[in-house]
Amino acid sequence: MTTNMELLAQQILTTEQVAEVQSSPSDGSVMSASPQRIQIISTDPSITSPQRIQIVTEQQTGQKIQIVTALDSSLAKQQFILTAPDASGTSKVLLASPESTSAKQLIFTTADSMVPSRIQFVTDAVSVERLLGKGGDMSRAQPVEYCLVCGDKASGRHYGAVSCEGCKGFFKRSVRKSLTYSCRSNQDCVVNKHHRNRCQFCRLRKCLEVGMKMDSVQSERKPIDLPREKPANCAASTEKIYIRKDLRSPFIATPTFITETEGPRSGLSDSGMMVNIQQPLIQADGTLLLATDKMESGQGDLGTLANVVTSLANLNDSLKNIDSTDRQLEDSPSEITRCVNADNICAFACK
DNA sequence: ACTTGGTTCAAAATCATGCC
DNA sequence: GGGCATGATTTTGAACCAAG
Repeated sequence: MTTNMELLAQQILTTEQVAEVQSSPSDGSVMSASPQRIQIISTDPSITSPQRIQIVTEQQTGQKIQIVTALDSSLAKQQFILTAPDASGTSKVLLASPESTSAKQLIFTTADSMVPSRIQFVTDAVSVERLLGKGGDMSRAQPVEYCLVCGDKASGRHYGAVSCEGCKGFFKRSVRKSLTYSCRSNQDCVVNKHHRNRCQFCRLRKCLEVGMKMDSVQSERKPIDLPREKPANCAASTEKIYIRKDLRSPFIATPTFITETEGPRSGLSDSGMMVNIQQPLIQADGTLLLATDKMESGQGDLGTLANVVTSLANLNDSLKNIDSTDRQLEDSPSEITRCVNADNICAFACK
């Protein structure tokens, strides 16, 4: 095992990029077309050549996450500086191996944060059982599914994607009411359990990215069993539902109901300023990567993988943006744990 | 029995208004 | 105009129901 490193953490922001993981080089390295890279440089001046931590996926199943480190086990603790390519967002990453366990720990801190967050990579079945709070053998452990949108505990598959009750209800309301959202940031907001309500635009976009289908949302049921007029903004069986983006107002996406024969009913429809973002159209800047119909059931795990890896990559920014309330939340014993492969267990526990 | 649609409603969050 | 309190409105999500 060599001592030293270049740690490349790459944000996988879209399912399109996840698909590229499967076609990555044979060594399993994650190489997306337009990666956002975070480089970790050792603060130890004696370390000159870079070490490497790679996040790779199993080529055949796409379900294994392998963390390849090149750490010198003789060192009790190593510290690295996590920065973006422009040297912004400096944070610290401590790599530690607790004596009492075989688990490896990565402790993330920011310069202005006194409260470190921790990601624990568990490599043995006993630790996984402890984290999962379950006794007995692993074969009896029930797989726990997590919302592909926010990572909260899922209640099942809703509208085509594994999701929690919150995202299920949010997606339903958004479609039912044809709600229009805007993003106050750059349409790249973190969507997780704690931040999912901060940006409805990005949450809805994530819902679509992970495969939620708008046409799976049925019309509102009538309270009594009598025929009633079809609501103007409800999707009938013969209609298709599109989200349209107003390019004049780039932070607004408008779900629009369109019949086979008529044009969109949106007031913006005649302006020629909108782009159908449900079609497999990808903007050059990558901000409109929505392909709801391309998500099949087999890609669900990849979506989860994207969620996990994105969360890892976004952690740096998240830590910077955490306010005092959030820090309390992050400090709570919440955890995100997922067994991705029975033979190659990699569980994440964030607290 | 299970899955995945639906609805309901209390709680939380946000917005609007008025007052100092 | 700024800060604060209060009430109104909207949104959220857990719980539960229903159809297949």
